[in-house]
Amino acid sequence: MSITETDIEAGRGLTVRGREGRAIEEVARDVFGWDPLRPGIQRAVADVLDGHDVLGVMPTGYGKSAVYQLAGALLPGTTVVVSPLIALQADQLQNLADRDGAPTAGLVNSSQSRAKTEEVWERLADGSLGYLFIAPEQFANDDVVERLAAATISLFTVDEAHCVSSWGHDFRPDYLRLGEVAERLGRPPILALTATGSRPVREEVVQRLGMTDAHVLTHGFDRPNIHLAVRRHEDDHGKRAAVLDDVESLKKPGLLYVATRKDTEVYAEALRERGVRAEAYHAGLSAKRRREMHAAFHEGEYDVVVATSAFGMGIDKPDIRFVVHAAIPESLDAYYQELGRAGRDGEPAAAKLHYREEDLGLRKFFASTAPKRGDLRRFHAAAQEHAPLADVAEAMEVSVRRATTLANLLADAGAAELDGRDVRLLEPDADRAAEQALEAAESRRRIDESRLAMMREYAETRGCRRQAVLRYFGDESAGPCGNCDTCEDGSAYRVADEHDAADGEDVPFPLDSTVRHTEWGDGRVMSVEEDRITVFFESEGYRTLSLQAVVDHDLLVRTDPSDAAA
DNA sequence: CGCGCAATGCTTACGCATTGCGCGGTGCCGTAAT
Repeated sequence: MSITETDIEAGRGLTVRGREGRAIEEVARDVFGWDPLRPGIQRAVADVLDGHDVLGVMPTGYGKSAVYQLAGALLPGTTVVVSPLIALQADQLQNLADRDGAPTAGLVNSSQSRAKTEEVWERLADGSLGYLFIAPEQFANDDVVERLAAATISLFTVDEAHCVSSWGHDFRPDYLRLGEVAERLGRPPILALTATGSRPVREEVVQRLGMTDAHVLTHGFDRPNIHLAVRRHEDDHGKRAAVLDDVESLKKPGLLYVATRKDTEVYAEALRERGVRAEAYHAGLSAKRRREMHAAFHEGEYDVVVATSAFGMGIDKPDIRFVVHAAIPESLDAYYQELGRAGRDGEPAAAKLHYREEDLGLRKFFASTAPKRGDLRRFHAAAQEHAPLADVAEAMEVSVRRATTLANLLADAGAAELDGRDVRLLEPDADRAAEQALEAAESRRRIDESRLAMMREYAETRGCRRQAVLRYFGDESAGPCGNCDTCEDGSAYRVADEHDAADGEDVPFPLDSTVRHTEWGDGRVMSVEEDRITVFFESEGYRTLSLQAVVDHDLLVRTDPSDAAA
């Protein structure tokens, strides 16, 4: 696995010359009406046309979808687009249907009649289907994979690819199986697209999808028009009052993110009492209601949507003026994605986090889902040596989804492998297999916890918030931004001055270098400050190390492949 | 992990503290009932 990263904003190596470049521009202009294309889009299309795997990390509204749309129009056969939400699939389908001259598109999901789905399969088989939108769960059905494998699949696209990392481990385990699915479909080039992804997330996506020789095109993460602020609270009542005051006074429309469904109702009601047109949104609402709310919000009928994390994907309203959080999210990845929904029009917007230490408890609860040793043993017994996953699930009397999660864990631990929908045990001893899987789960838990710790660090930092975020996403940042609370109260500049003292000195472990820790194993340097570095370890997650301690105790060695080669 | 609620405990009135318990987020899919 090799990864080549290109910064789209730097603008080098993006123009595609010659016939291929002209062909892409022509289709973009004549079929889709895009002229010129945004930087990086043409490069990404050319790369997949040349048979490379591409991960595109570009902000929402940038036009990421253009990559698979153009590639699909230029390639023979069918472009498969894995998309997480049925609502999103419907939007994507509609986008293509609105383009005269674009290849035809279809979708396969449970919301569609069997007859309609059968018609899509026929179009796939006779080669007339340009795009197929599908959710990862569909591939659990062998029939689906076989029909696709029998057709010509020229491109395997994973949209919202960060879901691989954020949902694959427990919530939607089929996300971890996509790499294998691509293999079974004849291994066409893989195109992964997302608006967000810190370095570890990008690497995990590339690794899990089995993208070899991946070209990673990233767009800078900075959103300078969004003001960043955190307010810390001791007690819950004070926090609630402050959240309401904030939301009431901020320029509308806006989003208020809360941690529970109940709180969406509580806050929405309290806001309405203050004359704010607020509505509660969460996954417990009917699909119809959710659709209506999306439309109504888009039309400007609400001042504020009070939502759980269910609200967001597919939202591309340009004039959202604030995103307030009444509780801390699980990671800076999640937080930045949510706050990034503000100010897409480039006009000033506000992102404010109301933080209480106690709120971390709920996040820890959500994160801790270690499997039971007994379940792993029973899985081992049911799988014999080699059995279809569906049979194992039946024998264990658990859902296929649950069995898939256990299988993923055993596979991560090296105790099993998945071959299509079959599981094959590699560790013959049930106790040892369970032990290894539990260690893998424990590693997962440590990583999740470390991501929460980074979120907490953001909330508690006295340095510039934007610098903290950009460091996390691997963007180089200049000094303090001047558009966050810590810059305004001066503390960011004091912290920055302390750090400046270290400038010019040789850094023993530079940004992005790979290292090995005596205890924590392999990792990569995520950020370097004057007296400490933050490393992401493959099995531990984020760890911040004092440089002094590292030097004194010889804790780290560099393991860069470039060093070995030189 | 922390919160809210209900039941219990200590106390010596109908009041307050302690303890125990349940609950908490994201979406596919397929099948059943209307």
